[in-house]
Amino acid sequence: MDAELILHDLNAAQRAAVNAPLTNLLILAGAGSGKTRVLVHRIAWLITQAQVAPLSILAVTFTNKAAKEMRERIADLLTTPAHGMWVGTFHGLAHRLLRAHWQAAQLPETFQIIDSDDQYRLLRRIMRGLEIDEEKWPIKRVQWFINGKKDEGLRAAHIESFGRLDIQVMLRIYEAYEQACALAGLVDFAEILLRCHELLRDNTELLQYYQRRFQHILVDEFQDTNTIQYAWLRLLTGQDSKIWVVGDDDQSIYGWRGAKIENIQRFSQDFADTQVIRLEQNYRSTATILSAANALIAQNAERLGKDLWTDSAQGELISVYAAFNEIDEARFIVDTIKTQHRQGMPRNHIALLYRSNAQSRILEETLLQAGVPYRVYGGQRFFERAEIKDGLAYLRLLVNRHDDAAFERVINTPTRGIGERTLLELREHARTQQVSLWQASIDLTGAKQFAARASNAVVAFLQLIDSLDNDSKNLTLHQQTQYVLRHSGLFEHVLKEKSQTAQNRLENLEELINATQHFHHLSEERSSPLVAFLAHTALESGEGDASSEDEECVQLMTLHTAKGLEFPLVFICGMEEGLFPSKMALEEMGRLEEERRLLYVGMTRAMQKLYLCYAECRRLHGSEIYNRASRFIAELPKDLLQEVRLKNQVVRPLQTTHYHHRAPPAMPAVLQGTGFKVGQRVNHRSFGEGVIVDAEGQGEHTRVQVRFKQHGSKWLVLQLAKLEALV
DNA sequence: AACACCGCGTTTTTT
DNA sequence: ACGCGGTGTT
Repeated sequence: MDAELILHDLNAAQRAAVNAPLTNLLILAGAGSGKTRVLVHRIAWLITQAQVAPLSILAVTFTNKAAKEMRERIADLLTTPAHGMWVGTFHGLAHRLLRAHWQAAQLPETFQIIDSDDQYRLLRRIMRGLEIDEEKWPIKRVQWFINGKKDEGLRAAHIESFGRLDIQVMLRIYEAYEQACALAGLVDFAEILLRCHELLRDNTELLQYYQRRFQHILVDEFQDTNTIQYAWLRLLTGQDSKIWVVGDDDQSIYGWRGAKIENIQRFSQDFADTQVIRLEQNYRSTATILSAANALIAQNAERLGKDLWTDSAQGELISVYAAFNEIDEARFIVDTIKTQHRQGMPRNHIALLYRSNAQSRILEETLLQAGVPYRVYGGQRFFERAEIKDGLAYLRLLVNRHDDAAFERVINTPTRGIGERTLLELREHARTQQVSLWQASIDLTGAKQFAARASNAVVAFLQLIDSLDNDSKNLTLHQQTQYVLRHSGLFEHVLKEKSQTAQNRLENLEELINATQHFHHLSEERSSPLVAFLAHTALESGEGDASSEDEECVQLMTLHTAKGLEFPLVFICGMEEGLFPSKMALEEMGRLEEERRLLYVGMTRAMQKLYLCYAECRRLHGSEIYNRASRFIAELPKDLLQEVRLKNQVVRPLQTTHYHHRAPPAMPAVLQGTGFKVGQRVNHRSFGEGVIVDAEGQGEHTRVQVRFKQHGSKWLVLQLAKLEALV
């Protein structure tokens, strides 16, 4: 293949990234600078120009969607699929290694993956067994702790409590959880990465084999790597291997789930002779949108620094709409969409972005009323639905009887007369004897521990699973799934429910059977089709609902979900203090920059036209709150903005000062009759002098946010705070 | 074992 | 406001 074919439509920087010599490379790629394109072209260049064998290439992404897209685009470019190349997510690839080397990884051959819901239930069971107070130690927090530690590469044994009781309790649970998972042959998402890291670290020959094999490691969205992922990459990159990563520190929006932006900064030190290439030409947005985004992100400190520029036209100003409330905001957006659509803008070129999912509701209602088709991204995924997980649990028990998560799920689904008492005894026996629930059932029914009725019910369940297994052993995956589900009693169980969703659940179960028909697992993998299918359901939880995919729909999603996508017309909704930046982020120091990056991501999704909307008053969690416009609006150059009203009339050029100093929109009802108002200077007995900057709630529930000269911002209940008004 | 009621939490999401 | 999970009632 001709090199020109791979390089001809690339700019100089892109070209440099694609045909760079074989060294370690860090590509800092700004939004819309052709990041994925460069990655795909690099791989094609390696194969066709540098004569690199596909077998020695490892390409890593974060999502299955990105992996799939990459595979397809490489095949397109090469006009043939590159066999032998490993392209996948961190989890997918690590899982593959664990399956191939399950013995060395000290896992049972049929180990199963649990999702965070399974993990939660398992933790709940363990904590109850240990009699730990869930009020005091919320399961969610324990889960957060354990996953956080695993992401840092730490097992319970590695963690020092320094005599702190809270950490000691967490560690006790962590240890018990590790044991329970080992016993049941279960592996959670974080464990996949951690276990794989340990596998390679502790097996020198294996490590050397893969280090020699993967001469070229390429990583997408590098700014999102966490500690263990980074350690995994370092381990796998051998003496002679080269690592090529692409990322953008300005688009790092997953710090809250462990992503370490520092990994980009460390990269050049940790990998010798790293070349750095910046991709700064943006091909997506108008000059106006890009300048505004640049101005915004410039307010962040500690950037690696990039200056995005574009050849494209100035384009329209960014429109800012100040709505009275969220209803008005939605109406404005829907009206504008209708106008734009009438003028030829396809609906699927329009995106509505918001900070939190709760905001989608009113937008959906308004779109529905107006008869505008829309699609909401990020609902529950197919394989995470309760009835699907029930069905999968039967299959999991066939593969591994000791899978406690699956056992708990279906021991009484459908109900088969096994009561809470019986279950408690099973759990207790399992815990004290260190056996699975399945083994506990065998032990206790054999020992005649239970009343005859309970014992019979448990034995019947054991026999059901055994016979489902026996009778379906020689069937194909599809036939087997069909057989197991039909005989599990799940269909009858769902049918008995008289809810409106029952029909839907039945269809979902049918769809699960259907899914097995379309599942083809790679023949190079040694595991059975069923084991592979089960792993697939955990690792790729399903692509949302495909039904509305082909229709021309307005796209609704959170700002996080929008990363990596682009749309000609973008609305960013709910640009209010407390909402975006979110209240949570404001209360915690140092989290504002990530919020700013999130808006940067949102703004740079827009190709032609961007709207920023906010509501002066919004109904949230039942009560009305009054928010000021987001500080981020004031951070944008005012000559790039215009304030609009319905029908897109420009009301007046937008003054930045408008956001800094203006009085709140009318007098918020919440403060009426209290003698206080937003902007009021006040004195507090212990905090001293300050200014009321915000208020919410009504009557005796009225709370005000006061920015104190000495003590920072605090929310106070007005009635209790005994504030003294100052002139 | 099904149903009613209470109380809590409610930023962002992938695997 | 609203949904979910957990508990208590029939």
